[in-house]
Order: sequence, then C-alpha cells, then structure tokens
Amino acid sequence: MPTTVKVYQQVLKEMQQIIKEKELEPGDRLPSERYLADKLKIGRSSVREALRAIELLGLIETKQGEGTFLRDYQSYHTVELLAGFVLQDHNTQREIMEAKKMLEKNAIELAIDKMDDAALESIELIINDDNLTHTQLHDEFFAHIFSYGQNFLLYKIWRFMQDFSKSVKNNTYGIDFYNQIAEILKTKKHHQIYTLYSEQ
Amino acid sequence: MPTTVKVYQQVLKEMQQIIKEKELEPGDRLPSERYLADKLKIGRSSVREALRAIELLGLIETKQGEGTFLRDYQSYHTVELLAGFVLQDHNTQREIMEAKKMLEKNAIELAIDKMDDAALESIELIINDDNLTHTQLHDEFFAHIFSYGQNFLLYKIWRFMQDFSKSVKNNTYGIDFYNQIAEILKTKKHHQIYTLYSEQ
DNA sequence: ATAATTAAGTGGTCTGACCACTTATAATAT
DNA sequence: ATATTATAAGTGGTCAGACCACTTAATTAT
Repeated sequence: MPTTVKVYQQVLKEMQQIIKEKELEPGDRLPSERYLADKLKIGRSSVREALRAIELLGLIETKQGEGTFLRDYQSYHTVELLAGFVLQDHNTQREIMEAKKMLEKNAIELAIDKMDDAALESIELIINDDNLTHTQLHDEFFAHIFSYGQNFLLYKIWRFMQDFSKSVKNNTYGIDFYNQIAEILKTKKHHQIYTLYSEQ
Repeated sequence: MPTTVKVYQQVLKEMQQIIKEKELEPGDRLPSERYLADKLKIGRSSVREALRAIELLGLIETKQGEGTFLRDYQSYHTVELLAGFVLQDHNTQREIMEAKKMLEKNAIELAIDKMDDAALESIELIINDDNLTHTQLHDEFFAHIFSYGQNFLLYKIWRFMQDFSKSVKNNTYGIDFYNQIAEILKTKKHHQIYTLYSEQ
C-alpha cells in the first residue's frame, strides 16, 4: 500500500543501518543532522522528522550544542505517549480509575516477596506521617511499594494514571485501607490482595 | 530535566486537546498542517515533526492532497519499529514480560464476574481450536478475555506488550494453562488467579 | 445538465536563514 | 611557557518561503 515511501522513513532505515554497522550502543553519538542530510542528499527537515519521531519514542536523546545520542530504550515513554492519545478516544474516567486500582494490586503482588522488615517499617512511617495530605499519602505509599516491586515500566504506567486521576478526581481512602495493605505485606497473604477495593 | 520544552512537544499536547475538545474519533480529519502552524503561531516544520512522530506510532494517517486523519492505534507499527532499534535489552524485556503477565491476570479478574455461560463457551472454543498456533491461541484467548473485562485502556497496554513479546521471544504455554484459567473463570474463584504463572 | 477546466487546499520536500548552546581553537594576558 | 580569555566552528531548535504531487471544490465551456 505505501506506494511512495516517505523520506523520513528511509532515514529511519538508514539509521538502523548505521547503528548496526558502527555497532553503536546507548550513550554513543549519532551523526549530526546536517551530516546525515548531506550524506543522504536530502533536506535537513526530513532528517529531523525521523529523529524527532524516534526521540519521542525514547530511542534517542538530543542535547543542543552537543549532538544526538542513542539511549537505552525506556518503554514507559511509549506507553505514556499512547495513553495520552488513547485516553482521548475512550475517555472514560472509569477505565483509568479501574486500571489504576489493578496496577496498585499488581504492585503489592510484585513487592510482597521482596520486602524485608526495614521495608515494611518504612511503609509504616509513610502511613503515620501526619504531614501528608490524603493524596500525597496515596502517592508516596504506592510509589514506595512500586519501588520494591522492581518493575519500572509498571510504575511509570501507574504514575501516569495516578497523575491523571489527581487532576480529575480526588479519590481518597481511609487510613485503614493502607494499614490493611501493610498487614497483607507483612503476613504475605497474597490471596487477600484481591479483596482490596472490593467495597469501592 | 527538560529545561526547555520543544515546540513539537507542545504541538502534541495541543493536538490531544483538540482531539478531546472536538471529540474526534478514528477516521476523522485533523486540522491541516498549515492551519495548526498558523493557529499556534509556529513554523510548519515544527507541526510536521509532531505529526510525523505520531504517524510513525500509527496514531494518525496522512493522505496527500486530502489531509491527516486520526486512526485506530495499531500497536504492531510501534513494535516493528522498536524491534529494529532496540538491542535486546534484558531488563526492558524482563519488565515487559512481567508486566504483561500482570495485565493478563488483571484481565481475568476484571472478566470473571462478567462472563456468562455463552462467554465461557466461546473461550472453550478458542482453546480447542486446532487451527491456531500457540501464539495465536494466547493472543486470541486474552484478547477475548479482555473484551469481557471492559477496560479498553488496559487492553491497549497489554496489546502493545503482547506484540512486543511476540517479536522478541516465543513464550508459549501448554494447553493446561488455558484450561486452568477457563476453570477459574467458570468457578469464579478469584483468589486462584494469583497462583497463575507461579511456576514460570 | 453535463463535462472539461481551473483554482484552492493539503501533504511532501528542500533551501537557507537565524538563534542558543557546547566544544574546540586561537589569541591574549600573566 | 602557562593559564586565562576570546573567538570560531559545530550542533540542535526553529522559522519562512518556495516548489511539487495530489485531491477536491469551484468555475467555465459545451
């Protein structure tokens, strides 16, 4: 179907080639925009279209005055971006809130076997921190749990939803809710996780 | 860290706004490049950088002479692209696989109370369809379950991960795995969901 | 009324021009 | 000679304007 391949698409292929040939790794510098335009005999704007596209994906990083660098792909970039658009079509707050809850359960499940006594204590400290607002508590609490879960991708997805929900709705939970989770984490009773949120 | 936000990033935000306000759906036309440039008082090239980026993602479609159109997000576009660039980063892979499993559990949990006998039967049909490869089975199976879960957002996120995993690794499960899930869905024993994948 | 022609609109691409910033080089002061 | 400073070169960020190819709407000729 693509009767005519766009120039920036070719640039992408060319760049893959360059990366492969020169065995470039994350952190390495890519050829400059002007060099690429010159070498491929195309306009710089076309090169930029390609670069901006994969920059948005999180594949490269640009530093003004220095150059363009390959970077470690961070999948959350993509997810964040897509979420931002997909949310528009199916703009159901309900879905976001629901998804957020599911991810919070996931976080607990991932963390439950990775938390030692010190970790559990730090959780308690957050729960009992009187300086935090309800929203801040929720935020800190789960951010902390996610950190033990060791899945940055899930954390970033949750982060997005959490930020979104903050801007839309103020969903607060009583302190019992957090204590209950702390208890589950302590006793490591996985199966109790699914009982959370049930009365929402 | 992003001390200065790039113009094309602003354009993306603006476009999300426009889509939201005008309630645009897949198939609908977006404002033209020249119009956007004029309205936002920026150069057309900056608008194009933004458009080309999300075009690459498969979020929009452009037809020369006609315009730019919103389209249903097809994650395989992204996946294809990433596969070409991402050198099998182990940790990224691990996180995506793990996150995918969690989302599959979520799908089951969301669907469990929404599936009637007919739904359960349709699941059985997929499991016993001999025409499907292992990968296809997994794909269809969970896509189906997600459809009952009624959370399109979670489905889309899973979809991305599933496509990614397909392009990287062939993670297959025995048929028992799916029968086990079908059984859980039938008996509606939520707590058994957490035992899934445990031997992986 | 119908068909052919024209004009207007839209994406695709290139060129050339600045700006802001970083790094390497050259000039200067010590 | 060395250290400091000033300059130049390189790089990404952005814009304006120009064509081209293509589609659609408007106009004109039949």
